Amino acid sequence: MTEPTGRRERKKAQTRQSLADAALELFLDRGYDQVGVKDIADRADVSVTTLFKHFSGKEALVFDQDDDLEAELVAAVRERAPGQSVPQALREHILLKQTQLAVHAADPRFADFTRLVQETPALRDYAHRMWTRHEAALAGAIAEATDAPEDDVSCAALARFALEARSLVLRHPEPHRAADQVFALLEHGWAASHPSD
Amino acid sequence: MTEPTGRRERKKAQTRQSLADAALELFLDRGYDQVGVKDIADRADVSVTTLFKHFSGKEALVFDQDDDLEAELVAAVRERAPGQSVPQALREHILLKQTQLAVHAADPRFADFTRLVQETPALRDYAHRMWTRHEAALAGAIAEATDAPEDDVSCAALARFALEARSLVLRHPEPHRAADQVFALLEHGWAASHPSD
DNA sequence: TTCGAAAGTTGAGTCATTGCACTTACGTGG
DNA sequence: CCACGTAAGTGCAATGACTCAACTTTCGAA
Repeated sequence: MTEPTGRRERKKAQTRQSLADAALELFLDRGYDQVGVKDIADRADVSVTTLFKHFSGKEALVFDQDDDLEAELVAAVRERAPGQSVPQALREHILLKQTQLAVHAADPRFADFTRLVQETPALRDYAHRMWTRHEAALAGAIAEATDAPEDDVSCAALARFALEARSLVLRHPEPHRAADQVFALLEHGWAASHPSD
Repeated sequence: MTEPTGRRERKKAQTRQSLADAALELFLDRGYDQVGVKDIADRADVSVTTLFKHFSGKEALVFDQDDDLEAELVAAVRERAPGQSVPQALREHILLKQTQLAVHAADPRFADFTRLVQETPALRDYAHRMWTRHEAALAGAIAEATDAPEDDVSCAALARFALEARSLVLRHPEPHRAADQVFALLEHGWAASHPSD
């Protein structure tokens, strides 16, 4: 009664996938702005209306539904190794995600996809929004982990900064080294007021 | 041959001002999304095309041209009081700007305007983009002020975080106190690797 | 005074996105 | 196994932001 796919849901998923594939294909080929949603719908052989039933907008066509992203972020803080500081846990989690994505890089398309996103303002902004939308949840997790009040400003700041760190690190030629530096800043700043967390 | 206003430039400025006034008026009255650019153009008695000759988009209608914002930011770092750290200088500069804006608050409309911006996603995002666009320049200034390489990651991080701090601080009921906490984090983190800057 | 260029206009057109009134085809309860 | 509710998909029209390609008007500087 739960997942074992009915034909209906299979078709739905398939249509969705066709759209995503068509979009990526066309974007990589001609560039985001040179592709209309009509072109994408045509290539996936559905109507434009249908396209918008599956995706909330043009930008969403090339991003996965990241439903558990927030949960993982919160878990990284809550279930960090004993003795590990919150900033360190976040640094690792972000680098981990980065590496996991890098695995997908087996696909030669992935490098192109990344470049596309970075070079297209609409996509760059969208990705950034999708990522930073978890700030409140992360701030809450940090507050909880350190017995701070729910709305503590330092926690909100650490959350914001850690999330912002991602794009800072990604655009650097040596992400790992960059992450060390950026999080060192947060680490020391945080340690000054939170001795042992 | 330079500034002493010709009639031409006066008219241009006047048209621009009419548009900005009309836009603010209508936005405050009906809300951003309930106003079309046509409505604004009509009220200012110009064509829609003319509106877009003066402003790059609908959101730009309610923001000043902030050409010297970047220069002031850089100056705040470069000409900070002797012995003052970079993060401290930035904290003061941001709070100062905040206060300067508060002066304008003589106008009872200003509070409404601020609320409008914060409550309208399109405007909030636009304002944020306009503010964070100076990240590279600020990072450069910080690097210069601390004899770090032009593209040092820590400098970029401090620049990014300081700029992000603004919205963090503004949404807090006690901005001054919030700024103290947020910049304390940056201060300590920065001091750990930059002893005396 | 004349002439080029800037300010403005009109009107048509593109593009993303939404709403509405359909048809089609699953899947489930009887 | 079949009828019926409902979710998937369609076509079309509309809106709203923005652009483009001719114009016309009006300064201002040589």
